[in-house]
Amino acid sequence: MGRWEADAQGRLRQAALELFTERGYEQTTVAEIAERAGVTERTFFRYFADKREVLFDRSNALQNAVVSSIEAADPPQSPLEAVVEALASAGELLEGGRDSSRLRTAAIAATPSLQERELLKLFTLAAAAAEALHAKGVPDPTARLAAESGVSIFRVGFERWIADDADETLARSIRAVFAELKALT
Amino acid sequence: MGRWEADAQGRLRQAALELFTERGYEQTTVAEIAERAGVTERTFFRYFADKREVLFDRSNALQNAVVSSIEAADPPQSPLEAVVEALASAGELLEGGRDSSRLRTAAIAATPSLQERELLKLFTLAAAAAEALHAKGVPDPTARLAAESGVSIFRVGFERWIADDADETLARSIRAVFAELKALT
DNA sequence: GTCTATAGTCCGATAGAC
DNA sequence: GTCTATCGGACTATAGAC
Repeated sequence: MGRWEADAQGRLRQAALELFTERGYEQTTVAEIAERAGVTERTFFRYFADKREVLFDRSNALQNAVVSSIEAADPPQSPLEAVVEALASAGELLEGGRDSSRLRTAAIAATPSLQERELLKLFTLAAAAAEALHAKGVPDPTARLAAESGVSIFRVGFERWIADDADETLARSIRAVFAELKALT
Repeated sequence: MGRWEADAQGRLRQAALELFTERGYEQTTVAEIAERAGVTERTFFRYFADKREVLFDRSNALQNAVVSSIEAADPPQSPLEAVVEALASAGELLEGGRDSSRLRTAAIAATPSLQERELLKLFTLAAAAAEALHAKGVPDPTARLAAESGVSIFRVGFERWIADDADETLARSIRAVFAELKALT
C-alpha cells in the first residue's frame, strides 16, 4: 500500500531471526535489525515493546487457540487431558515452521534474557489455561496445577519435536510424552 | 571491617526493597539504591549482576538446600513426594521473613521484568531438582515433570502462606496443597 | 572511577490513504 | 479535513569497557 513496503513487522521479525542466528542476540543492535528490514529504529519500537519481543509476538495467537480449545472440550476428560489436547492441537500453528522454530529455539537457549521472556510467555499461557479450566468448573489448585503440568508436557514434547530428524508432528510428540508419563505413574 | 560499614550487600538488598516498596521498581534508579546504602553505583554492580538481581540472590541457597535434600531422601518415596518434601524443608530458609517476603512478592507482582527473573530462578531450581532425581535413577521425562510439578506446588503453597493471616508455616502450606491435590486426583 | 554504547521514552513532524 | 504509518532528534538509565 503506497509509499512503504508492506508488512514492516514481518520483515523486522525475519531480519531479527537472521541476525540473531548470524552473530548472536547480544551482538545485534536494534538499529541493525531495523536497517536490514529497511525501516528506522523508531519503527521497530512501534511494533515491539522491546528488543526481545520480536521473537515472541506469536505467543498470543497460541494462547488464544489453547483457551478456545479448552472451552470447547468435552467435559468427561480429566483437566490435564483437556490441557494437553488443547496444546497439541493449538501446536498446529507451529507445524510447517520447524526450521525457523529451530533457529528461534537456538537463539533463546543461548541467551538468558530470552529464556526469561519465554518462561514469562509460557507462564502466562498456563495462567490463561487455568482460568479456562476454572470457568468450566475445575477448582483451584487443581486447575492451576493441571495447566502448569500440561505446559511442562508441551515443553518437553516441543524439544523432542525440534530435535527429531524424522517427520514427526508436534502434536504427536506432545501426546507421546503424555502417554509416556501416564505409563510411568 | 574497618574503613567501611560491614555487609554492604545486605544494606543494598534492604535499601532496594524499601525503595521498590515506596516508589516502585521502575521509578527507582540504581544510583538511589546505592546512595541509601552508603556506597557508589559501581559497588552495586560488584555485588549484583544487574538491577533485578538484588531481589533474587538468595534463590541460590534455596536451590542448594533442595538438591541436598533430594540426594539424601529415602528411595521408597515417589519422585514427586521427594521434590515436595525437599521444597517444604528447604523453605525453612524463608520462615521468619514473612514480612519481607510479602514486600518482595508485591514488588515482583507489580513488575513484569521482575516476574521474568523469578520464573527463570524457579525454572533453574526445577532443572537442578530434576538432575538430582535423575542421579537417583529416575528416568526422563518423569524426573523433569516431577520437578516442575513440585515447583508448581511450591509456588501455590508460597502464595497461600503469604496471603494467610494466621501463623501457618510455609512448609505446612506446601504440604497442604500437595495433599489437596492428591485427594482430588 | 570514568567513559561509552545501547535500550527504551517522549514530543513532534511528515507523507500518504481515505 | 482525519487517520495511520513512518521518521528525526533529544533524552535518561542500565550495564559493560577501559
